[in-house]
Amino acid sequence: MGRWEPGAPGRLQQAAIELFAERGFDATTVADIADRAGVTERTFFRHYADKREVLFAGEAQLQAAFVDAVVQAPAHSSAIELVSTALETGCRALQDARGPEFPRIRSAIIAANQALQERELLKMSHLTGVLAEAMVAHGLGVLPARLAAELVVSVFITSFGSWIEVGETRDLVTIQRETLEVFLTLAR
Amino acid sequence: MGRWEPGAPGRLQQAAIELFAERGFDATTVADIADRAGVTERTFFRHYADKREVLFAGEAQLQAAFVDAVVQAPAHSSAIELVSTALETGCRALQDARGPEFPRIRSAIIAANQALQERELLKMSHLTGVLAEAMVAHGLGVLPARLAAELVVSVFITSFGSWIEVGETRDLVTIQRETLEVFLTLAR
DNA sequence: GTCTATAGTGCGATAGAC
DNA sequence: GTCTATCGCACTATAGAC
Repeated sequence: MGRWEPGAPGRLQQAAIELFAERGFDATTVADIADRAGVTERTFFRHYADKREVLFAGEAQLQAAFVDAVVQAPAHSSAIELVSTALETGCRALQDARGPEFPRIRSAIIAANQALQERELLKMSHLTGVLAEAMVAHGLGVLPARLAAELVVSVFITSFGSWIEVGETRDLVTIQRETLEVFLTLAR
Repeated sequence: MGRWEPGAPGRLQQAAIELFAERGFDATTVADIADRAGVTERTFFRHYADKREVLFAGEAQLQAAFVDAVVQAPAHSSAIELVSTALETGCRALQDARGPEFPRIRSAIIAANQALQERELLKMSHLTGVLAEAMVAHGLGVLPARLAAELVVSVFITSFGSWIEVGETRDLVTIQRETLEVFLTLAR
């Protein structure tokens, strides 16, 4: 056995979520998180670029699910087909990773803090960017690709919001399908 | 004459933009800005909640233009009509306030810094929220209102991006119309 | 692993306008 | 007297530099 327990990133994440939920993001210092995880403050910043980032560690996989769906879509898919397949695949990845309970807790933490909302929006903006790139690579023009990517993210955010509402029982994929349907009806 | 010159907020804004453009956001301290404006650091924070906020002081009026367009739209307007009128009015307000040159400089500052992008995204997210509220008040259902508001902001962001590109000569309202048209074509 | 710059907050004092 | 804008100082935590 080494000098330190393995799995520092995971322990830091766990400790951070607990503390943020207990006392809120601002009332939790990085030192608090590091203490509970049994490491030093310096170690926290080695794994996470800043205090907020610890809540967004899983984002990369989710983004990959959205983007891969576009990359692997049949050639000559229409913009709407790309939008639909990206949403299906991304939403399925999210709901399969864990049920709606963890996202609910995490979202409550984020909703209570402006700095965390800002970081979340940046992640969504980044997702929009890479989706647009993938759609361009798939043959769409720059402008249609950008707008299709915006649509994916808009429908995803809206569907996610419905999914974690108290009393909601439908799964995310179902909600997403209905939301996209409402949108397309609207646009006619 | 008083102990101090009036107009501290305006001087702080001017100083901040100059310094951010000269040396970048991170390389500029609040003390630098305050010095150039002839006040103390503490005064900066009385007018702007944080260092980033000084770049977003004019946002409220722009948001008001978007929202007022929805509020004052004819009764029984369709969702798409609300989207269209909000975009027209908001984009006109922005291009009439000043030409594309000031937004170009400001956008370059923001594009160079992640923290500033996050703040900008938060402002857009807030705009989405108030637009959705206004659309609900105008008779749309909660879900269609949310999606229509997302559409307004998506088209606005995309159009704005085209507007400030080098070599672009069309005005923002024209670009916005064409962008919305492309989007609606896409959605069919 | 230690050191430091800087963002941002809290509070009391001050000076003018009304 | 009240109200408002400023200064000045002490303080904490983040985040980056060394």
